[in-house]
Amino acid sequence: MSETLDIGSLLKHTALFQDFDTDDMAVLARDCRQLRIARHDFVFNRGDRADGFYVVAVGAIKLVLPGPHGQRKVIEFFGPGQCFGEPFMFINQPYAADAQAMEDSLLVWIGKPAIDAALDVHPHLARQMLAGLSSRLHTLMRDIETVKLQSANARLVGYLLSLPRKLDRARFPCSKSLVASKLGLAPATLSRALQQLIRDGLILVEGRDVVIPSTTALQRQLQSG
Amino acid sequence: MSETLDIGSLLKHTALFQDFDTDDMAVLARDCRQLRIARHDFVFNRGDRADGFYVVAVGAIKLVLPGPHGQRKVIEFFGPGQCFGEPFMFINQPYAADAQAMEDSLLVWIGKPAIDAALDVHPHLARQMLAGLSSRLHTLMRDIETVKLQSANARLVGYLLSLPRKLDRARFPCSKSLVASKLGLAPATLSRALQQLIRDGLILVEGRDVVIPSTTALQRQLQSG
DNA sequence: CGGAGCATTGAAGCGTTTCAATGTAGGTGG
DNA sequence: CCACCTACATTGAAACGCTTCAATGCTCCG
Repeated sequence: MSETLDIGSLLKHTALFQDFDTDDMAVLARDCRQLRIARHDFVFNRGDRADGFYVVAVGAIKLVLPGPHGQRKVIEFFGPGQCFGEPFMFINQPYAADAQAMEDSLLVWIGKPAIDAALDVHPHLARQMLAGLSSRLHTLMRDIETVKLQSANARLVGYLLSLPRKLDRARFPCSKSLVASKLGLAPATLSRALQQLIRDGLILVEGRDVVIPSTTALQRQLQSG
Repeated sequence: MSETLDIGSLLKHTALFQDFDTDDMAVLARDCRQLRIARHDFVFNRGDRADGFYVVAVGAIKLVLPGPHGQRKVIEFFGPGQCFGEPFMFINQPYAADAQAMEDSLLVWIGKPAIDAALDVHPHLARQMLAGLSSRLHTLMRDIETVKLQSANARLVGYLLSLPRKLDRARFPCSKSLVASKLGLAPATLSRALQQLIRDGLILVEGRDVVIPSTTALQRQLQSG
């Protein structure tokens, strides 16, 4: 009882289930599980059956694609309120990537039957999920553009500009190696690209923080570089 | 009247609207338009308002992302029965790519209000669209893997193996330059990769046709190359 | 203080792109 | 029916950008 209530309160704060009332939530919660995942542990591995999906309550998850020669490429990061794994569930195929916790995390697992039932009753949920998938499709399209059409420096600049900013200060959400992987770069290349921008007086780097004195100056780099 | 009937019969053959009855279809058709697009003409351009989406009745459409220096990268091809443009519609953002006809094509345009209404009534439609988007998300993830983690030869081999085959014969769906763009390669590189496979005795190329004597021999290339 | 993990830097190597020249095929008009 | 033209494909040589490897530096935490 306290378990299901708990799951309900976790999910109520996500965009997906905002319009669910207590009854809806109780039904849904029957087919949910809470999961605690320690930093560096895997939520699922490529090849596992995708008979449900996950919502992040607290923590941070990365989706990683293993390449043929042991390289790994980060595809997406997920934070609180976001869900992941549904694309595999919806097409009834095993996961094609690994999901790994970047921090100690608390997740809610939702079974496919529960979502199927909820979709029948809540057209709004369907629209939310359609919008969510669309948005990620959109992002991935931009990522392909980034990876193939832009130089390392341009990729970095684009990424820096996309980062949430407080005043003139942005912050990497994780280690630079992981950022590099997300951008499809070798860590060494990211490091060199950062140095380049520093030399050009466009940014300052202090650990995980990045100071951007002039956004417009950075944006100019995108056209010219 | 003949117009709406016509649209109905075009849509009935797509996976998306298979379970629509005549009444449903009549309602939907009110907010649809037929479009004829000549080869090389654009269906929409990056930046256009996405207040609907498209279903291919006959023909072939490519989705192309323009890069900063005039390069262009093909993201997806769409053939009869497939739909495109919905991801932009669902997130209420302008198109981020160009859609261009590779052949003379016949399309059906469906307005957002019509789909919104249909989603309320047909949970099954929602599931179909969720599955469609999921599948494309999946494909794009593989494309990113391909583009970043695999060599030109491996990319080509993977693509050849994914092509529909009659006996030992496959066929490029379009010019080699476009295939190259889809694979994220320069046309010259694709040409060299093909020659390489021919030299290794793994394929024969006759114009747009590719003969694959041994699928398994090709697959072995994937692991080793 | 010491160690582990991540970041930086340099030098070398590799794969892909670019450019330009040549080759080939399909379609048109003389 | 042949000659031509345009678009696409091939091939070579050179250059570029990123990766790799390895050594060094830094920083946080036990």
